[in-house]
Amino acid sequence: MNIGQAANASGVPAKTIRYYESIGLLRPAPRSGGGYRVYDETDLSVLRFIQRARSMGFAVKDVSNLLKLWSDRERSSADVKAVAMRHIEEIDRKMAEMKSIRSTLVHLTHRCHGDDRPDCPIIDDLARNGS
Amino acid sequence: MNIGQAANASGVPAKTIRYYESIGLLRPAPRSGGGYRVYDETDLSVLRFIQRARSMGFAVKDVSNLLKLWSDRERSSADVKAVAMRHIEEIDRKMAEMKSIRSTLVHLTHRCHGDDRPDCPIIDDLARNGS
DNA sequence: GATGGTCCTTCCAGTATTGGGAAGGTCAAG
DNA sequence: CTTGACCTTCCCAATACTGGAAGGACCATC
Repeated sequence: MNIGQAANASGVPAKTIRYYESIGLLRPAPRSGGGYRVYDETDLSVLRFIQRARSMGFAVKDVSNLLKLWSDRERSSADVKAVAMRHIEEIDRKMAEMKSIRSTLVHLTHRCHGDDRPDCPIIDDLARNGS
Repeated sequence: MNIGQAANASGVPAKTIRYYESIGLLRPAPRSGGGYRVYDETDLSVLRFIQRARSMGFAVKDVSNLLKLWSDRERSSADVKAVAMRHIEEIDRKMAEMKSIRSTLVHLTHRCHGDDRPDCPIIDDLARNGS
């Protein structure tokens, strides 16, 4: 099948498939007589794997690791779990930061009238001198 | 003062100050005889404003808006509040996504032994066929 | 005045992950 | 044979910087 069919069947856009090939996440696809990339069911499985891992927020580098772990029948489940746990920690870190920012913003917006008058605690806070 | 001092006093790296100037977030700084950028207290206030807004996760484009709103004494507090509220919504969107991803990952990692055996629900889920 | 060290300058390139679009080749149908 | 859909490569845009190279400026010291 051509790249367009592979894209439709996997949910990974054709452009992104080419990009993944260019950075070495995917092996170069074999080409047809006319130079078109040709994919089979095995490639589709890989693309779907990648699509799912990316949709879970794994970075492409992590996906690369996960693909290697997937194809390694000898690897321990602990190796895979470690990748997932690191990702969870990363998510927790980001969520904590966002939560803190969010509460600051909510506090400020609650104190801001949001009417025609110019007085605004949000701007005042951003513009404050000192700490 | 030179860019280095401005960087130290504001918390915005010198390189980033130059970058902000290059994209038009900051007005081009006047230059000394030797071609060095020269900053004063007013510039410092602006840099600190930017630093705080960025640390609250506002995109550079939003910061640009906020700077304009800051310098506009006629603007209504509603305009500022709108920027902040949109940002809160964006944070909420991202947090919801992360939360959902997180719960999937936690679920999978709990079911993964994390030992020497290769059997691993995390990989199995990524590699599943169908839905 | 020469030297050294620290600061500054510009420019280029890279990070991560695509999306958009141009210019042109391939293929299947009518 | 033509049309249209699909494919190819290549370059540029976006976000928000960060690093480094090559070279100029400035200040203190020998």
